[in-house]
Amino acid sequence: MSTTPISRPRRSTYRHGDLRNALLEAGIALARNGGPDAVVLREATRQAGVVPNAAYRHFASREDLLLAVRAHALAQVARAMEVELDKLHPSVGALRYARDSVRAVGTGYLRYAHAEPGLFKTAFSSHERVEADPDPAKAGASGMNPFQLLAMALDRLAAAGGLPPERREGAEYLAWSAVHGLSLLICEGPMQGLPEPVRDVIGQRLLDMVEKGL
Amino acid sequence: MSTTPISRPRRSTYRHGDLRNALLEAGIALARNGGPDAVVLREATRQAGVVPNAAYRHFASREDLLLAVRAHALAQVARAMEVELDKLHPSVGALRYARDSVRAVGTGYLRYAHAEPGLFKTAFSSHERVEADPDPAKAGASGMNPFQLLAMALDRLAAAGGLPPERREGAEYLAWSAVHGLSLLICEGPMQGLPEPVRDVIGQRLLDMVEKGL
DNA sequence: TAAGAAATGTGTACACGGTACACATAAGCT
DNA sequence: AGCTTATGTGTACCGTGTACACATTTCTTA
Repeated sequence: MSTTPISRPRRSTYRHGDLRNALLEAGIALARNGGPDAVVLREATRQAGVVPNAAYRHFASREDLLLAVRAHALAQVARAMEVELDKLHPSVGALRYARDSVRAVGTGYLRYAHAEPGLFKTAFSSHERVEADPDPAKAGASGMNPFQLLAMALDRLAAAGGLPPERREGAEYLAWSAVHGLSLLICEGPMQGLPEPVRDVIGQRLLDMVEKGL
Repeated sequence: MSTTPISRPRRSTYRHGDLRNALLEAGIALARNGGPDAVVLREATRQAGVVPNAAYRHFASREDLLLAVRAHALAQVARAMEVELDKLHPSVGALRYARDSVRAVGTGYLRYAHAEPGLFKTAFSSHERVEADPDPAKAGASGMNPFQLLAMALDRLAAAGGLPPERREGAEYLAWSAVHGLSLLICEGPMQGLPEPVRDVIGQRLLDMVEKGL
């Protein structure tokens, strides 16, 4: 398959210079097309032009590299949400703005799942909890990670009277469940092949359901 | 680790007699604790007492074995739904019965995800579409697979007037998304450790949301 | 019923992946 | 200059999926 079966001396210096980063970038590229399982240590080192074991100077294990890729993916999800949130104007009124905020968070999530299915799956393939994780590597420009952005939107909704206080607790999990479930159906389930507009319609219907049912 | 490092002659006959089944059972056991990734061909053959390559007389590949395990898991999901459906009595009135049917389907799904997380993950780890799959190996006692049971419950709801006809189409995907998302949060996500009653409460709240929002 | 065909298990072998361990080389500090 | 530390290399081992040839048993069919 490869035109260069053996191509060790891809650089003159003994040191790589930026290996950790190169491995991370390679890992991200692998995850992008192929999802978490495609993140293969040896392949990342190949792309970086080093010997397999060199990776262990920067990552404790394959799992550790995957975690770094995952953090990057989570940050991108957060950024996708922020893009949608930034489209809104508070001037439409508190309640409307709050509802739109929840929708924006969901729309960003769904859009990212559709645009980057491999990275999306990687972001949520771990059992690690992101809810209260302060790691800025998993956050967007706002400093909040996807879960925190959702919580913020729901707080906004509760404050605006769009969500009775007694139903505020745990509402994250209800909204997250719905949107996450659809995202999976979209990026690896039966809704993979659907054209974008159709998916967007279903996505908005799902958000209608959440808004009405929350 | 193993007390019998090499234990080839676990039987006297050259033929195993029921190898396909033995491999399937082993695969199911592996999936039960460990999920899809734990379904390892060589381990299954070890448990069956045959040489690794013997598996290829019955399964084209590891993937093929996994598919068989998956069919079994899907059938169990269907059966879990049927258990919940069988608890209902149509005498409560058509609309109430229809609503309860949708809830029963969701409850069965959630219960199974909680009771058998490994098999649950295996059931839905494939990209294969189950919607119109007539394979009886994936169905419950009723002959319907999980998706078909959901569709039936939604039909019932629409017939009873609990779901406007214009919102019937695609409703499967909305309900499925919500329940599937929560199932994942329960069986491999942040809600793993929660005690059963708490999870049941959240599950019922989620079904409330679906019922109200559909 | 004997012989050939088909089914099923075995042995050997290879490539790929993760990773441990010892060694080499370079960079930084004293 | 010499020591320490960081980083890349070489060699090696084990586990996994799977191809290919061979052995053994069962089934078919003449």
